[in-house]
Amino acid sequence: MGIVERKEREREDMRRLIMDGAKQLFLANGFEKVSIRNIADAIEYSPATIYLYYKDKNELLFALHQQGFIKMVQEFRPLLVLTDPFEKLVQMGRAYIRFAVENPELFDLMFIMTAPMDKLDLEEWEEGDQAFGLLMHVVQECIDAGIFKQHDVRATAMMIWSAIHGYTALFLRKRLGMFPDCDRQMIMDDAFNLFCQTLRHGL
Amino acid sequence: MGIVERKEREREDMRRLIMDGAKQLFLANGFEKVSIRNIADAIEYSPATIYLYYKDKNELLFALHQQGFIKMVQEFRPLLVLTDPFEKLVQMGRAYIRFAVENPELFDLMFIMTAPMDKLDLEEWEEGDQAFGLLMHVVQECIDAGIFKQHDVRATAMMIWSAIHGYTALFLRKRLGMFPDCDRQMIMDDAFNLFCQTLRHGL
DNA sequence: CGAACTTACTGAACACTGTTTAGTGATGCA
DNA sequence: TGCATCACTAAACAGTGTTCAGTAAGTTCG
Repeated sequence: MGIVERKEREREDMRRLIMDGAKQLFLANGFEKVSIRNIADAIEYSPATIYLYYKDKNELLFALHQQGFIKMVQEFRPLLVLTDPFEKLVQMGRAYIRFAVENPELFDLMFIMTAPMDKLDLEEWEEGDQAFGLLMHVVQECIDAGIFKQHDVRATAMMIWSAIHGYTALFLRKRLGMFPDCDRQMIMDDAFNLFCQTLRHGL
Repeated sequence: MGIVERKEREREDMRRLIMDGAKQLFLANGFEKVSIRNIADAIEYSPATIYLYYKDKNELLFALHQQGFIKMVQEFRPLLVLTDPFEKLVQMGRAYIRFAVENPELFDLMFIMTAPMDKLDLEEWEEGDQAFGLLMHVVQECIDAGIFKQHDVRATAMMIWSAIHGYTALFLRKRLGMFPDCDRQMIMDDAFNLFCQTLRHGL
């Protein structure tokens, strides 16, 4: 009797329905401005129903957080065919920044907001591991190719990630107000290129 | 008759009383967990009174935001006596990170949270300018001393700030879960040192 | 001095928020 | 058919930022 299977399918459908509704609202209006009641309205259920499928709002955020990593890694994957490892690294940096600019809310959730991180805390973090592993792999290729000196791969990858992340985080959180609007984009690009250049030849 | 002066003084006192109460609660419990009612309780006034002195909660946050910059610049100032400009730069980086670790809530407010930035938006941002100006000054010294090549000072300073900021932002927002607890501190230090080294000699 | 005006302050309300619980009506199984 | 299980919800709880009418002092002036 396929009843339990059907129920399970229906449950999965319902989770998806909630998730999709939540995603739409979150990405359109920002996470702060979307309430459980908003989501409930959008999918035409009562707010309490959402709690039968997700423990709380943070669990909803965390599910989206996971999806974000899958999406980002997908955008990285095409770059892996590039042969020059340094070029690969530079393009990954650009892809990271592009992802942040094109999906600001998702990026926020993935790398800035604290809420979703309360959901994994000390456990394993597969998605984060995978994305960082990708970066480490490329860095290792750069070392193997003699482009980078033989420093610790993790520390090197960490340093590069930090630099690119800082750049995007400051931009997204509107901390570049000291630059005139017209110059901002140029300074940002210059800073990124300068960083890439510095990796090869120092400042 | 000094009545209007006294009133003005009393108003200033009241603003300080609110600010001090708010600061204590904010820095102790985090910004999200402190309500206007909490602050009102702490200073033994009604919540509505706070609105007679500050337009809204964000204005309170912004005032603290400003104080944070003053405090940070004060911690930078002693470093300016150092003679080696590169050493000065490295120590400023360390000071930035130290400030973030020792004042996580304040740092958050200054560089990560969006709330206080809604309060200045397009206007001039004196405090930010001053802090960034300090960095630019040291970078210029490095260029003048022939330590750095003659790139655009703003872009160079921006690149360096980004790198250091990324490092601290990822740490504060708990995005380093992929590293085992025991290694984390070491990787962070290695990454920082590696960045400093890279500035001089490339990676 | 006493009346009138001004000011500082507050209780109570408004419109929200996330979350829990008791209860309802449909579905599945004996 | 009757009982149990299930999905679902209305209503409530405790909290949030914020506003507003009303009160009780302080100040000014005739």
